[in-house]
Amino acid sequence: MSERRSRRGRRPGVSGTRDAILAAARTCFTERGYDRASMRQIAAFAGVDPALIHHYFGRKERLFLATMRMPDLDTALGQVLAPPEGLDPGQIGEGLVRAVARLWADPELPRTLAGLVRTAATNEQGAAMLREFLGHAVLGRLATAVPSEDADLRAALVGSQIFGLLVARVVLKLEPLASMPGEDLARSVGPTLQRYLTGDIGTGTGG
Amino acid sequence: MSERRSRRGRRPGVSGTRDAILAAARTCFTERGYDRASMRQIAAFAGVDPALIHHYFGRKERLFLATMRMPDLDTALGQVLAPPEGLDPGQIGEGLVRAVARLWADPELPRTLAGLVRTAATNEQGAAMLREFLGHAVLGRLATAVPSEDADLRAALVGSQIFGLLVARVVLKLEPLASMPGEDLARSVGPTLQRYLTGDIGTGTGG
DNA sequence: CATACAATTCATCTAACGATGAATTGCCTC
DNA sequence: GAGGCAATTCATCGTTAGATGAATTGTATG
Repeated sequence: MSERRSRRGRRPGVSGTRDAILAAARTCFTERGYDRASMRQIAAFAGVDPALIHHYFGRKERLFLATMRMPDLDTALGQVLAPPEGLDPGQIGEGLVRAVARLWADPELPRTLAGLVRTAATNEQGAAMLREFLGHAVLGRLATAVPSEDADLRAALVGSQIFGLLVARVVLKLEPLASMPGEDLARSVGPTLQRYLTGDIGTGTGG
Repeated sequence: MSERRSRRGRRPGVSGTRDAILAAARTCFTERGYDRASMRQIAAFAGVDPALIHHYFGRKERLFLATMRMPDLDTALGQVLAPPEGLDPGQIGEGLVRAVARLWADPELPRTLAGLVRTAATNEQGAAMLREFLGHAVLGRLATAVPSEDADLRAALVGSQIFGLLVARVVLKLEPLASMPGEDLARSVGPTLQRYLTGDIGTGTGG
């Protein structure tokens, strides 16, 4: 019986530790937000010593950045939002509706975004990240797709409506929104988005 | 020179401590959310010993409840939303627009609500509170004001739009929404609310 | 084989948090 | 003025967090 008292030191074979940490961190950050997700918890979730996280990523903030920089979110939203460029502006609203429906269809993305919301709500840096993310990855595409003088405002209005639905559904679980099929929801909200994009929003443009 | 080494014991005069704690707690909870607002910080803010909070309110959770039960929020929103009963349904949208404009005009209310949002995002109990608050105090009034088969859904849609704007403006500070005058915003959003309340939202009712 | 480096664990530090109980002081009533 | 209660502070407990440095073990390189 070889007593293996001290299991210290490097393990044989390849070490997927880094990726395990990233995966665990994304799960924890997503589910609990930046503050409530602890390094120790993440380490436990990854089956790893807490010190290893510092070894790989340094401070918690760096881990968070590394986690959220993972391309998944951007590419996922990129697919969902499709390439709006070159589309007939009059049909973008409908395209957005379908995009939103797809957004709700995938249970993973809303949870990830909800985690971002949780983080953004408490963490100023998280708020900055979400702001930048929405600004560039989402609203920027819309603004260029529907060029106008107040494109920024239009995109922001669209974002606020989708965002409000997201929070109401995923974070607050406010009925009847929470358990409503995505397509129905998209049908209700579609005209709103279309108007925000190409309609009269009281600024003298559009209509 | 009487050395007053020990400043222990009751202070002379009346003690506005309880109210001071409540005020400080509201500020802290509002600005930082339930988790990040610490008892010690609240006590320091109120110029008071941390143990006094426990003396008056017990656990942190009780303090939070006491803070958020303060009637300000309910009455403020009651005034803002005016009594929608007896109004011509066709004009409720406009009334809501004005209400929303007033909502943004007062800098206090959005900050309070933002605090609730911060709490609701991380704290399950906070989410429940906000859910209930929105459900009863806000959406309930709307639903009864515009009776229809899908009144709940209509009210929830209205809520999601206003809510999205609130978060975008106050929490995320997303431009150009954040620095937009309330009236302009209300003008942009008014038709959306009107349609949600009395228009065709794809459920077979309204139009 | 020796050396360097990466991976891993252990033990520990410091700071902050919520909470509690005892001690002290003022106010009010009898 | 004696008791009782409310208000206040102090000291402290137990927990948890993030962070660090040393020690140990594997892998690669010369």
